[in-house]
Amino acid sequence: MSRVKLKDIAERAGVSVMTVSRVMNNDPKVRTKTRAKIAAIAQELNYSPNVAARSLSSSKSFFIGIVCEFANANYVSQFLVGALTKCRTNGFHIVIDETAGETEKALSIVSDFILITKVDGLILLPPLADIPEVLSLLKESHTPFVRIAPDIDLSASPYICMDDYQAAFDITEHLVRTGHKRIAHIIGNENQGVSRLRYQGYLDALRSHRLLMPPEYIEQGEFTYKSGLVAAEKLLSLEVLPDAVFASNDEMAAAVISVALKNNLDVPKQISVVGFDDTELARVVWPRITTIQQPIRDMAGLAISLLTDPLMSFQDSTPMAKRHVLPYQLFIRESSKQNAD
Amino acid sequence: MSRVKLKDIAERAGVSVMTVSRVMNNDPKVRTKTRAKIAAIAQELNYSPNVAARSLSSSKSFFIGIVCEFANANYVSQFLVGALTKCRTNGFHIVIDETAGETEKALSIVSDFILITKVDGLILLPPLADIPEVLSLLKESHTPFVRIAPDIDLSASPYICMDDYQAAFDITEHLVRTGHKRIAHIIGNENQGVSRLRYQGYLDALRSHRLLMPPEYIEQGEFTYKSGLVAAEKLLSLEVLPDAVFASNDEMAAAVISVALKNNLDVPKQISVVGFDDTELARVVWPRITTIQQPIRDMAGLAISLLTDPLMSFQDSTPMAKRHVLPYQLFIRESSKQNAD
DNA sequence: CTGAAAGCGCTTACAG
DNA sequence: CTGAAAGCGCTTACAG
Repeated sequence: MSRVKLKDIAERAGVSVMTVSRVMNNDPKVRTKTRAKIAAIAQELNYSPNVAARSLSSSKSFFIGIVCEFANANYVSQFLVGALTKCRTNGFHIVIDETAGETEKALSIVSDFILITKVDGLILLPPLADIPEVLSLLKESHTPFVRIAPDIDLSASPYICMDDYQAAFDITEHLVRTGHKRIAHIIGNENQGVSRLRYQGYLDALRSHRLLMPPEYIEQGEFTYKSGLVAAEKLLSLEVLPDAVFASNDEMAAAVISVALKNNLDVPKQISVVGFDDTELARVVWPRITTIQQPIRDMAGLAISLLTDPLMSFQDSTPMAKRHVLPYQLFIRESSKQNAD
Repeated sequence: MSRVKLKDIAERAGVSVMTVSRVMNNDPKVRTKTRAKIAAIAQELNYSPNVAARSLSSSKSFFIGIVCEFANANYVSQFLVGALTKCRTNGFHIVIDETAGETEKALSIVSDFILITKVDGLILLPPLADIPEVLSLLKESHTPFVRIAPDIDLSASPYICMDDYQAAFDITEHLVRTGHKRIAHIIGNENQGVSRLRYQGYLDALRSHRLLMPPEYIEQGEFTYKSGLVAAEKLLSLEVLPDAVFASNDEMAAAVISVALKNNLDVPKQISVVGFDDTELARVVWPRITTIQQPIRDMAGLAISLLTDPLMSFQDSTPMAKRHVLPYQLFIRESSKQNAD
């Protein structure tokens, strides 16, 4: 019982191998009826192309490049797992490279990917999804690419994101429903769109419950543990302490917990702390952090599909199909009160 | 300027493509002189095989499987990056799967890798490097595999590790040299070999400086943040406080820092805290943690080489060549005093 | 819109 | 120890 190949489908359909190949590659020059018949047989036989053969004859690389800021960041490692899982079924390789904090390196990495490694597609992870020069280069070279959670020039490429606004709304509402009255917020990095969206979700959730917080309950952070410490020190030395803090990511939430402990506050009895992202940190610290799980692995799988699945037909994606919003999940853990009391 | 292929080398050497192929695949049935000549030309021309062609004709998979406990663990993500980087130059794919904490799943994952995915080689990450059933299965099926930091049956396969004993010795000695007199230790998970080695390194470093710690300065942990909290609570409520704590990993060190802060102790002025591993956590918390960097990326690169590089000749590795010890690095950061005072 | 031919770069299996 | 032939499963380029 050897693997199904083009020839098998061709014989079944009574056409040439060439015609089957055209269907598999979405070549428009096939009669609709023929196409449908072949597609059906391919599906029935559970055909998947032999990548080695395809690569050998087409001189396509079957590489997908992933460009990130730090390859060992938690976000990235989860993304990688999702991408690898998906690639396992479609035969593509992942090539990864990182700017290691030097944003200006992004341009050279991307051009290297295009010229030397000759990737068939590229994925830009935040914050590298928002570098105009990189976007220009990719457009000029006609390299298919997908961005994750981009903030600028949304029509430049297909992109995948989650509804940060609604998630922030939900987690804030969860705090309200569990009896919190004084909910502070630490905003994320100023120049990232998600920070704005999460802040807005927080504000709107409060408003919809007719709650108004004093301005000193809002602190500006930078998505780092350290910035979380600074913000938490301010929030926890206010005259009227908040009874909950919603930090815009888990790192800052972890920092809030550590300052609360230092100030002899019981988490969550005296103060609840919630984060965002569900990174490893959220499960590693104690108490474990109530947070929003981003669908990172699914985002990765979809990104790979968009770039590699011929049925997704990257080329003629209409503006409508460019935006892909994936569902998130609220994870309730020990860092927040479970019931109103 | 197209890529060098077997034919080019064959013409240069005045032999057939077949003979060159044999040399590239380490087939012993080639005259030594011919072999040397061909190898030299291949090197000069910077030949690297076309994986697609090779895979197509040989029906080898060119997949390397990595089995880990949690694919998104920091250790694993760093390992992945190293493995991917290496694979980029040799054309292998990485297939990853995780037991997600169910150790008994390891056996089915490994057999799936062997039977269905048909990997050409396998890498076992700790703690999965020490499951006797898995080792038996791999030996029976003659699947080449490499283990990372194994603890049992060291002759079963080539393995890669670092000198945990010496690293623990060094970081303890660093604490002594920077003026610490009362150095506590939190031991790692009881059933992992590295915990023993690190503990022993700590003890011997103290002894070599003629220091003796009271028994209550030694706590048993489990490599988790939570176990670090428990241990730290005990250590920091002793009558005579330690002036330094060496935790057997970064997670527990982070926990010590947080308890110290809670107890209004200044880190590092009143108490220094050092960890082990240099995971992301060590750089994310504040103060950042002085720790030992494991050469994880290099371990990954070497593991891939051992499995894929024909020159490494996996098959006839002598017992001597089975053990590969890679160098580590001591990273001094803000969680420990820099000078004796 | 469809097909016959040639070839991608390697390896397997067979001769010698 | 070495080589000539055939083929892996697909695609490119050319015909019709």
